[in-house]
Amino acid sequence: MKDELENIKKIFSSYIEIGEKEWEDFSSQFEIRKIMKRRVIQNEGEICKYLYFVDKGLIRVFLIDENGDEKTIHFALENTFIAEYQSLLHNTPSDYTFQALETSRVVLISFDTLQFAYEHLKYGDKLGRLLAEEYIFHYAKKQKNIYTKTPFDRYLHFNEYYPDVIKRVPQHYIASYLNISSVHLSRLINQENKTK
Amino acid sequence: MKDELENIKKIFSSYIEIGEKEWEDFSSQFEIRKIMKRRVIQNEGEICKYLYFVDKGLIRVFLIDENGDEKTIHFALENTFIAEYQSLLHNTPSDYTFQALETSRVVLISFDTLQFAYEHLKYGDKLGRLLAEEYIFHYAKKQKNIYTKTPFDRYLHFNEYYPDVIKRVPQHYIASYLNISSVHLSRLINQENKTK
DNA sequence: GTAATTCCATAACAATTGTTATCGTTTTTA
DNA sequence: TAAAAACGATAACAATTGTTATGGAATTAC
Repeated sequence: MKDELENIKKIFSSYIEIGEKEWEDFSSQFEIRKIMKRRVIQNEGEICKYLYFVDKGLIRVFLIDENGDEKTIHFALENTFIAEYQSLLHNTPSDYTFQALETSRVVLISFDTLQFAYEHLKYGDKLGRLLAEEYIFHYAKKQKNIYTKTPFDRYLHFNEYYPDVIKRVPQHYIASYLNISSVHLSRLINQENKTK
Repeated sequence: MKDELENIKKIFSSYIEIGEKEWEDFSSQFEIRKIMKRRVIQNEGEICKYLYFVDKGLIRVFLIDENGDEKTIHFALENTFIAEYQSLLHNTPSDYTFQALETSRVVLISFDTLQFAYEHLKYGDKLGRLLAEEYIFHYAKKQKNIYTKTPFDRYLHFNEYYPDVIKRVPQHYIASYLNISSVHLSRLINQENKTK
């Protein structure tokens, strides 16, 4: 097996039991791609053809708002998956753009390969279910933060849970993720420092 | 089969093939409950023990923010499911409260029954996967609206897609759902009428 | 290595949104 | 049926957040 598939195998194996032969049949269909910094691997308006696994690097997910501005909705770190489910599963144009913020290595799992897994792996559907459930947990947390926290508290929370991202990503992307302007985030951070 | 289970059977059958015997074994574990208007069926802080199917009526889902105020995050109409996945699947305290806004009939599917379905129905895991995927689609749409639309546009969108809810629910719950104050929503609606 | 670009802090001002309070109406409770 | 509570519109004011512009520092491109 390719070294580059070590991480993803580990993660899948934590979800389901997967035999060596099964893994061979499944993973031989994966594609590995290197994405240079700032490059886009999935464009808004196109159909999302893959489930992406970020093996190395950092991918930003954003969409375009009413004014044509980019809104960052997610930072995908190493060892996490990204996809636009709606687009991938229903073959409709994607709202999201995926952009590498660092030179990254990504494992691509096509729609057909996913279907193959669901149908032919012993626990394929279970894997699909667990992946989807993880996604739900993530969305639920985000939603809770948006409804219950002030922007600055969202920032503190983000800082606590993703200290890595704060270090590796320009601040205005964080502001966008928090759904506030970059000026406002700067203001909040520096006002707070003064009162200490 | 009980008449009350017609709707839920139809929905499950649209997701997966399910035999008569399977359905018997599965659905005999369901519980049907009538919830009077304003009653709570699931409380914040408690563990969410069921996947709920709203057969009739209307259930409001809300959580409590930093100031102790209720924030409505969802209105569950007839023929839809609600659950707190995190709480249900990981046996942790729920953030959400489920409250009937109208006298409702709800089908309760316990964690154990769900596990039974995953393990013993021929397409159980597929059913679980498809249910989870529907959830994801819903969250994704909501997230997109929050990031890309102004409050008033969110209101118009909500009005268009859930005209029923607007008619059946007090306005301040809608405001809360849109994540704005009730005064502000009233203002937006009536300002807009003036300029026409 | 230098020029160009990006990034962030800051300021001034504008727009949006929240808060509190009041009042008439509707709905619920007893 | 009468009293109480909930609801929505509105006003006045306060707080939050956005916008535009500027300058210096850091990063990137050539």
